[in-house]
Amino acid sequence: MDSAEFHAAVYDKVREIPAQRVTTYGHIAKLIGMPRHARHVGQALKFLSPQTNPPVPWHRVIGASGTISSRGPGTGGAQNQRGVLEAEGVEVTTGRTGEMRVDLSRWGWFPAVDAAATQQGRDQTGEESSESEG
DNA sequence: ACACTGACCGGAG
DNA sequence: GCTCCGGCCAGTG
Repeated sequence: MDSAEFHAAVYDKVREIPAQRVTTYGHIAKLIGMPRHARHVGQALKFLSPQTNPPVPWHRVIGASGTISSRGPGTGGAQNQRGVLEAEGVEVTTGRTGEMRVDLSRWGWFPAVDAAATQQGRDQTGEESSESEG
C-alpha cells in the first residue's frame, strides 16, 4: 500500500459519504482496511485541493467525537468546514471556546465494514447496513 | 536508532 | 461534559 494507493483509497471512501452525513477519520481508515491509519486519513485529505474533480467532500470527515479539529486560531479551515456542512443541511454546534461539533448520533455515517476492507483478497456477496432513520 | 510531531482513537477517573 | 494517559503508524531531523 503506497502513499498514492492510500490516498486514492481515502478519496474513494470519502466520496462515498452521502450528503447531510459525516463520518470520522477512524472509520474512513477502517473502511479502507487501515483502522490504525486514522491520522493518515486526514494527512491525505490535506493534500486535496478545492479544484479536485470529482470533488472530495473532506468536510464530511471529522473527529471521532464529532469534533472539528481547529486548524487555526479560530477563523480558519474549520470555519469553512462548518460553513460547508451547514450549507448541506448538517447542524453544527459551536461552544464558547469556538468548539465546533456535529451530532454523530444524528448525522453520523458509519456503514458496516466488510471483510473486503479488512481482508483484501477475500470477497463476499453479503452486505449489511445498520443505519437508522429517525 | 532516537526523539518529536501529527486534520487521531479509546479507556479510565 | 471534561482531563489525563497509552497506543497506533508514518514523516522528518
